[in-house]
Amino acid sequence: MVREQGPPQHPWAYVAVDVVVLTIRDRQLQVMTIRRAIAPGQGGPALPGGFVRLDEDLEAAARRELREETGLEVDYLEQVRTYGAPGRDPRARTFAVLYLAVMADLPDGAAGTDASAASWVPVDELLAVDLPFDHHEMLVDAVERARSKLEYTPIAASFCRTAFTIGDLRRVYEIVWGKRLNPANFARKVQSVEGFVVETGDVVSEGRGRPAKTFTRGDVTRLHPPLRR
Amino acid sequence: MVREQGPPQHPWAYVAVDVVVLTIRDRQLQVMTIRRAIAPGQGGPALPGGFVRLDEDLEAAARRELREETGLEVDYLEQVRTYGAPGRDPRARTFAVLYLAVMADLPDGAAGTDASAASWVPVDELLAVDLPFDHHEMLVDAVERARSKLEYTPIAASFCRTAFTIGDLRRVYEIVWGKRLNPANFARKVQSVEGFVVETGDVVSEGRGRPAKTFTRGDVTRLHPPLRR
DNA sequence: CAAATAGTGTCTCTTAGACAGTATTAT
DNA sequence: ATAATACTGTCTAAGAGACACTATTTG
Repeated sequence: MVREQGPPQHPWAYVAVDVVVLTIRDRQLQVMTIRRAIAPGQGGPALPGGFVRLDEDLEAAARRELREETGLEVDYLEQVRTYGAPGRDPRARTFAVLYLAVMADLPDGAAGTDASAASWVPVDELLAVDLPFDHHEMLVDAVERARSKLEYTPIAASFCRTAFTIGDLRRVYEIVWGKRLNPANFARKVQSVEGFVVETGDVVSEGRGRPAKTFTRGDVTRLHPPLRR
Repeated sequence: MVREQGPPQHPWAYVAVDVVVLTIRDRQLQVMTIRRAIAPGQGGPALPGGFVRLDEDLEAAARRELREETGLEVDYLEQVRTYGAPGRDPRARTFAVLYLAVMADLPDGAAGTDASAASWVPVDELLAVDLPFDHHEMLVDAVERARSKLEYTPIAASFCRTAFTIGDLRRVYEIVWGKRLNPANFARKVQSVEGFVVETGDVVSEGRGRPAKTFTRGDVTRLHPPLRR
């Protein structure tokens, strides 16, 4: 019963947070990357992240690192999983708590001081590149989490700006799920889920086609019935 | 960019695993507890758990601690969430990775060497007791995870022995969800989900009533369509 | 005009759930 | 026999998805 002996004689480790920030840009699912200044993976892309401070909660650490490394303030942040394989960081015993963040496609530099080393990359492209630590697995896990959360939470609205059309929302689902959805059935479904979207009363014209009503996100945290993939 | 400076000058911490082991005993959802030998919570119940070794993966640590503290070998083990609020352990900065485990109702002492300080407690009862650290929140989170996993994974079978009846399986759902289910509709539903259960060809008579066919778990990892709560 | 997008109407097929009824056991 | 559990049959209502059609815009 190891724990009963108290901590001082126990092994200690470094604890880091890493963040997969997703958005939709140019009709693609993209992820925020930073350029690594040191080995491993020096000069290459990696997920933003860093060590948790002693006086700081995990989620606060994720937000702080994101702000420091990319200048981003995200709309949605959720813990995904913790990685702790003994050799995952060749330098020292390090655990990494992974967060998934979602944000709307804001104009570059809308926020961001240290944006020089930070850039958006399409998820498929980043998955084809060699990434340090277990960032590849993290990206796969976070994207899969996002995909399944679209089914039963209103997370899709976090990919959109404050006011959005049903078409905007549908494109989120189509791009994240990689699958075409029937516009008519999708619109009916979304509006039948109590509290998912709230009509603003405005309409917007986005290029060609009939102008669309706009909506803001409602107040539910779970969709029932869910939208099936 | 803190991470870029390398670990040595960064804050370190202790990393523990805690495990919520669930089973169904006496028609109740029960959780495995140990008796704490030291403060905080000395003499009271707590979740089994302990510090992760340097050369050990998280899941291996969870299995080892469980074996050492309770003698149990579980059927199903899944990471739930990591807790890292600064003051959560008054002794030192400690992060805890929570695991959910599920097992069948085996006879007491079927396994177990150190079973003296370990005992099953109904979940509702443990939730009403003062628990050390954030074990209360952990228990709530793990039980909620189990509840939702019943919907879309075959985890219910892990509460049953190798061979089980549809009635056994239904009682798992009823007890974990705290809700009566229609036996006829449940049986039809379960057997219509491809790969959830496989008929053995045997029948068993359990007390009164018509003997029931027995089944073993199938090979799917996700149920589609899901069983709705 | 055509093309593109938004939105409505409606039909069909599947499924969830209610519930009645039959089968087989213990007491 | 009665109670309890297993299992089957059947009806109804709701939801998913296909698809035709109307509405309103740009070029």
